[in-house]
Amino acid sequence: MNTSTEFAQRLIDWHRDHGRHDLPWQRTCDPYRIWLSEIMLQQTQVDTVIPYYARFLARFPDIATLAAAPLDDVLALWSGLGYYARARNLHKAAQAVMAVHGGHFPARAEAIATLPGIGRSTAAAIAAFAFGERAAILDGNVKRVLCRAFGVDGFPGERAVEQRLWTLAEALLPDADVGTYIQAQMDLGATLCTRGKPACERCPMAGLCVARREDRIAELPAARPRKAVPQRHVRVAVIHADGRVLLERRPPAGIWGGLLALPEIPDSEADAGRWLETRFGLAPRASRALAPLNHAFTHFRLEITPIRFEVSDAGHSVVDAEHRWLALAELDSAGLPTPVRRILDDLAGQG
DNA sequence: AACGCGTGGCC
DNA sequence: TGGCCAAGCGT
Repeated sequence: MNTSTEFAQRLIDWHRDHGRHDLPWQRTCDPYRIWLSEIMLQQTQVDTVIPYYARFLARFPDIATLAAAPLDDVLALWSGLGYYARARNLHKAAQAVMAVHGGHFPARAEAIATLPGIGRSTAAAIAAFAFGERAAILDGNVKRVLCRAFGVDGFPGERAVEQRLWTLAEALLPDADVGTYIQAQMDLGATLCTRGKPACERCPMAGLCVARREDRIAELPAARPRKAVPQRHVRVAVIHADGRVLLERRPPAGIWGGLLALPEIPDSEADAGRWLETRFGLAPRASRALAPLNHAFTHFRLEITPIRFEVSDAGHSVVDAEHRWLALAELDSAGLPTPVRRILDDLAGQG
């Protein structure tokens, strides 16, 4: 038995007794349910996804329902999950499945990967789980397992390293039971071969693991080279009238793309009250700065200073597709970025 | 080909 | 606390 055959067989044997078999997106061959889980799980941990997954499926039980829904409804159910381009692409892809594929999810990985938001690894996972295709995946779990088991140096996000890992992943693919095999890879990475304190004593790969043999478990996979994260500041307007707050749609690209959020007050505007008057034609009865809050993104840090304005005549001005007066009572159903939700939750709590 | 894109959990 | 990362993709 050669190394690659043994690698796959050990993994599959281990998975039978020690893998995860009861996650909400398992025990189904419905490509829609598998697809949705794969998208939600991108860069996101299982425990975080589970409640979002249940709510999303309850509202959008199939592709046709999702495709027919307004994007705002989709974003509302994604609110808090982050990486909102995933939700926009999911919606767009559902419409493509209806329009281009007659409502049938494509079966081949190559065709699946043409849908927006689905790359090579996600397409392979869907094809393997839903249709039994023999296709390799390369997610964070698999990268970590392969880097350690085969002693692959270098940051896996780097082009050359990733290419090498793809070649390795393809070569290791068994002839049968591919769905079980790729689930086993992810389970091993998620439960034993974790980033910190991996449970090597229980690992079925310990005997052939290069990192273990060479005592380099802590060094592999190589960490991302980090730059200093910039600190940014922004003032946002909390324009309040009759229990409603004025929200503005974010541009489609960039942070929180397409979501409703509090209007930003440009740095160039020294006088926030004057800005409100010229921008929206609203004259505040009162205004005051609220407590600033800090929000940490992966790539920058943001200090948000909310300025609260009290105005009247909420229903008579600033009504277009890019703006909406949101009742504080319906916060739960709106697609808002997390910090905006926090600010408005506080406001609603105080009355 | 490196970078932008969210959020919550962990230590 | 702050730094790091988690079932990646699009550009």
